[in-house]
Amino acid sequence: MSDTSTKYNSIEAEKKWYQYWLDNKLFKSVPDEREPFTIVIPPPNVTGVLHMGHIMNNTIQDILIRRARMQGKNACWVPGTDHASIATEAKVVNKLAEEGISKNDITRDEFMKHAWEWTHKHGGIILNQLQKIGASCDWDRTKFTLDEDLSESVIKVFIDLHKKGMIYRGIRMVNWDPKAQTAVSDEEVEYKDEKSKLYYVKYKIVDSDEFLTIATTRPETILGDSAICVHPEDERYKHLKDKKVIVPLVNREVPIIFDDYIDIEFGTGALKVTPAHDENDYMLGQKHNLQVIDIFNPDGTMSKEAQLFEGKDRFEVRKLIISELEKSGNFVKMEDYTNRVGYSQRTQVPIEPKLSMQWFLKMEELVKPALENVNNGNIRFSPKRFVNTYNHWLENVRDWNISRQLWWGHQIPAYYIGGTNNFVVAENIEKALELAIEKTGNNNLTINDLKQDEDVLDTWFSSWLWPISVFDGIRYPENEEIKYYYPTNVLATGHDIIFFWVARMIFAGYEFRNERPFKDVYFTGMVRDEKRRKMSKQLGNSPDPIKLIEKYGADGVRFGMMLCSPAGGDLLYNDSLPEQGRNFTNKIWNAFRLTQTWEVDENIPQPEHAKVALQWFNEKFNEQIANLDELYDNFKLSEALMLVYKLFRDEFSSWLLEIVKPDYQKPIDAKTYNEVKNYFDKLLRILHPLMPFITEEIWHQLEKRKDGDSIMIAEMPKAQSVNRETIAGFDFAKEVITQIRTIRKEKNLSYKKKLNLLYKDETGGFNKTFESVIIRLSGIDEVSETKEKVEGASHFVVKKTEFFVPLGDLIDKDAEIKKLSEELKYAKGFLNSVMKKLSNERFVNNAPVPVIEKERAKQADAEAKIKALEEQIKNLEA
RNA sequence: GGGCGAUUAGCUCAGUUGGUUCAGAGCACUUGGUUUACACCCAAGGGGUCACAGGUUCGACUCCUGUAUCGCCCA
Repeated sequence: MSDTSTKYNSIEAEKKWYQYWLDNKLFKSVPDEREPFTIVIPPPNVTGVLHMGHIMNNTIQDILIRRARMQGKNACWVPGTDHASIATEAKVVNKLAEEGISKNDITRDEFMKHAWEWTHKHGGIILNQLQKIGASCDWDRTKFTLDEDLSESVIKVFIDLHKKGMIYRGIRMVNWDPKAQTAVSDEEVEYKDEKSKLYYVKYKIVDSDEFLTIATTRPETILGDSAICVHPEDERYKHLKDKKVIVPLVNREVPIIFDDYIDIEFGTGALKVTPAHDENDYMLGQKHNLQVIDIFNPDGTMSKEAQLFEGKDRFEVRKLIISELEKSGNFVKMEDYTNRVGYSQRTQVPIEPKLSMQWFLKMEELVKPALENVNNGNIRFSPKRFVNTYNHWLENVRDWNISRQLWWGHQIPAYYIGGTNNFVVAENIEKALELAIEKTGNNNLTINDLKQDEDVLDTWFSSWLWPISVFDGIRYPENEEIKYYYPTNVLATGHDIIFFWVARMIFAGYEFRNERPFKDVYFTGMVRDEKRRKMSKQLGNSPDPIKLIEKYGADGVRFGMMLCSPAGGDLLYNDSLPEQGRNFTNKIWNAFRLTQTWEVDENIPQPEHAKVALQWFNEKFNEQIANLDELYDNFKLSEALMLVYKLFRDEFSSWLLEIVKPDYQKPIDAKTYNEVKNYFDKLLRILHPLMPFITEEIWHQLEKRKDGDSIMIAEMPKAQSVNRETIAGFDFAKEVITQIRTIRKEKNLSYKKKLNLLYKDETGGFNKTFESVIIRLSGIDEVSETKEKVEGASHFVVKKTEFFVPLGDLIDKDAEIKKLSEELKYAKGFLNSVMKKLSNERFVNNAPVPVIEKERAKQADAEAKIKALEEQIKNLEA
């Protein structure tokens, strides 16, 4: 990189240093005697690509892991991906369809071959992209949920839980995704409000001329009706006891049942009951012993059972059946209606409630330690309020449907014996045969009599083990790695997967290791666009992160994401964010360039202003380090970033460097130079977790480093005691300087015009330590004390000290009086409010002593200021 | 329908266990500036009755109650 460039070139530096880190194995972690600091990545979909949410989430993890590493901990960040069964299988099915191949025409093995090909071709792209933002993962540890070791862990867990009686198989109403043709869990259904119609249809009562009218949003399910239900107290229908009605079109006779489940107010107070296609209807069906008629095929078309419209899609039939009902005279009317429709999160098609045989995991026991240890603080959520959400879900949780009617994933290790529903659970077919023989007592059974369950396990049934399985702690619970790295320290993830993943990892942690999986959970917000919309491919409102990195640099993008990402809150993305980050990298670069241009002279003494400024900066730096530690400890990362930003930009660049920088073409003394370099180094260290690349680049230019050395493993500055008096003294000087600058601006005085400064200090409040700094930064020739008011001077007060800047003819008396009068008015108002408090007996009696003392001090300051202002105004008026 | 959370400067957000002339930060805005590190910059400024209405208190942006609007989760 060119030393003279005023612009920092991020592309070159980022490529160079990432490779350097890899070459020197700086991300690598092996267990040793140091304290471990572990993070497991929330595994992205293996065939996914990077989006803004990943950038934010992984930047956070990288910041935490880099900081821990520099604090001397053995930092280990485990990367990896999950197999995302529904999403990936859908992609493979689509690809095959394009080639004219239907999934139904090929065997499971053939399909799996295609799926693995797809995975090898598209998999892992996302991990390479993560390297572009500087992710310091231990890549040698990269895991995939379908790796052999992880798969074995999943199967082992299934078998163990089955043995414990926690896994069962049963017919249940599930959320059926007709496009993916699988059941999905309750958590994978998104409900949307939808404008639809409420249809009124009348059913003829058997042996009567009367009709009974029902209201429904789903007229197509009429074909599966097996009862009409009314409320037992409903006067309108009491006379229909023991009657039957005729289901229109199919002319089936079904009973009228009475149940107080019915809402009398809704519709007509009469409900058609379709036990096969509605959760509540199913419940009614069980209670009243009704027939179950499944009128849909798995793909959402009408089945043979429906008798009509066979093979036609459910939504098409909704329209067709209305005209049929009109023809038959059963249709009454239709009304606009808004209802909630469940959509599959994966395929975005409406969910069809469907009865089917599924595998379930009992939640009752798993929930207990998970609730307890989050509520007693063993596991800490940031922000805390997510504990409420978590509790609410766990207290109402239902058993977890863990089977999916797919091929891509872990096939359920259950083997059915001889075509019956009798099964055994085992890790392989040989073992299954032994168990089957044992179970049936039939020694003649062979492998050919066994058939493995076709279904696979929910992907979350493998990722819930992630913090354990990446260290092989399921198969080998006593291995060194799991004992060293587990429990992990922090999990950083989006709050949208608190149930899918976070809660279930906590279940797994206590179930399989009797220990929390992590100490802290940091929930990130969602990245949205400026209109508060979620970033999505469909909307095309998500920028390409890789392009952003090319444009603003990885450091700039990281900075931009962190600048405005309060935990758990939404981040409204906007290009100005990475732009600010880019600008800041440039600022750092130029501050560095400045120090490089200095010619160092060993023989000149250190000027007073440099000496005291460096003393001040030392205190300021230490003060801020303590604050920074606290912010990090509480996961206030945006604020930590802002603190470092201000410390570098305002305190270091605008104050310190401006004070110590030598006059044009003059050399700098060696002592000052070395101290500045030392602080630069320290600042780079606290910046490094946030902006890893530029800090490494400058760190290496700042000084000749040993081969393989890196700021990544340099020691993080530690908090030290702070002399607050020095800081207060400098703050005083800052205020004086600002006042003088304001005077210059008001009077249009060039910086080159030297001014004099006089002060009247009766209380000794002016700490003269930083007098030389005032002289240097405000273009003052001479500072001197005065006992009297100064004529023809601009006047201001800092604390209890009066300052005068003689301006001769430039003074506009009237303007000056006006300005001072305004200040006086404010000061009097201030004093008034203070006095009001101090004269309130109840305040003086009730308020704590320090608060009262503070008020007294305010009173004294205000009185002094008022006196000075009044005198000055009188002087001017005279 | 149930739950959670929000409402503070034009925008995005801080504001710790209530102490008040400390309502704050960043960006944006205004004015001035080729003081040779940086215009991806520097300096100096303007800007908010802290959603609304009550209450508790010597004192409320901060605690309580209610209202309105919005967001998220769950049914």
